[in-house]
Amino acid sequence: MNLLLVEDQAMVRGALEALLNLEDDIQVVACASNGLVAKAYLAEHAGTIDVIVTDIQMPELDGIGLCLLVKQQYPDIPVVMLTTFARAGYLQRALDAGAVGFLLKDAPAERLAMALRDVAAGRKVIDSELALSALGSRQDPLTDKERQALKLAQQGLNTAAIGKKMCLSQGTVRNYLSEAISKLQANNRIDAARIAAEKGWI
Amino acid sequence: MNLLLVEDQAMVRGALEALLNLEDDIQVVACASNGLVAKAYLAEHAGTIDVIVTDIQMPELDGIGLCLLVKQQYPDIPVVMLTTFARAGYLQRALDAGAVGFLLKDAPAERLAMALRDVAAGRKVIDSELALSALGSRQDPLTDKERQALKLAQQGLNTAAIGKKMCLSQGTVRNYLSEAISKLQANNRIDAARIAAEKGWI
DNA sequence: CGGCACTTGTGACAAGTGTCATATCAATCG
DNA sequence: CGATTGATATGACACTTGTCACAAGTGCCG
Repeated sequence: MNLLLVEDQAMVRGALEALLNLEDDIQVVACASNGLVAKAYLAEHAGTIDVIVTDIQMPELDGIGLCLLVKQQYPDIPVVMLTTFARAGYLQRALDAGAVGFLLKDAPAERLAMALRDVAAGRKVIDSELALSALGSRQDPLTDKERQALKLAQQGLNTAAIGKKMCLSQGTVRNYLSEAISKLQANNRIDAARIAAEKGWI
Repeated sequence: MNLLLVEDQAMVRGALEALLNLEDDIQVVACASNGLVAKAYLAEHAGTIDVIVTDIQMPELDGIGLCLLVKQQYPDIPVVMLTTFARAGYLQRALDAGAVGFLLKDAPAERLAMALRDVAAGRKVIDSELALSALGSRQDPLTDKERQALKLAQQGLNTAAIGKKMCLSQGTVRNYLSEAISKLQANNRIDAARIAAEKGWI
């Protein structure tokens, strides 16, 4: 089984490579530090790759974006997501993007090789801990505008600055944030942003 | 060289173990998922450990706390910090705690083994990228109260709630936050909390 | 002792925020 | 066509936050 490993932290990338290469039936044939690098590699060598293992949070092009791209251009290559954070929103978006595997870095190292074998055999692999928590928590109730406004508020921008960035009036921004605060049952915009981030919604 | 590896994410822990065990002169003799587990192991087998490699952010007892404890109880065992985030405050605190090595997970995997050999030989190893950024950025200008108030503000608590938690009047809390905002040249409490977090100050 | 720094608190004011009712406009649907 | 819907905007109001000046209390140093 020939792998493309995509992970932005060099040390973790190298360590995972060493771990996976210990398995007789698994070979890491290429590594990439983000989605764009992976994309460039695939453009040349897509035929040599059986499975892609990718982190979600990465600079340039993240794991979700890479997955969408792979599904579109190389629909036969399965993508396994590997992430630090057990956020229901991530799982949702990864599955929507066509990922067939979803593992937490909290899971035991052995599970990664097992998951890859399952995926290569055509099965889907979802981290059970996360699947349970995803079932238990509600879906993302936010609209795109609300999400974007929250994200900017989280960075410390005030209503005026958010309005400028989003090409909206201050009043409209306040309406969006007020909606988001109420939907998330938060006390204020900071609280709302924190809650949304925790769920993986922003 | 016998290592104790402390890292909370199981998959990363397993992968680092595999990576390090590939080196002829390095042997991971024990792993721990947080500082408390490491402490318990050391209580039994401290004599068998030459170097400790530990993550900084961990539940229960973090890398800084573990380092302080090791320096106190087993002053001859060197501690190497390994962290995801290039924050000057972390480096500062790690060095204050007596760490003799400080590496980023962003660094190439080979550097870890090299660093361990340097440390075993009595040298200190500081990630150069981080050392530069630490020199470039100012020290933490916040008082304890300001730090604590910022941390609570970051969680979405309002002035009244922060006051309750800290046993202070609302006015005093506002004074602290106002001071912090001005010291960090932020626009508001959210911005200030974000800046402080980025530097590793809260 | 007097002076000094530090912590905590108050009051006042301006600016920003949260909520709500409502208006406008374009797009959509029956 | 009229009705409905969604996105955007406005204005009003109460509340929260940011800033500042200042005061009272504590502990410390010379």
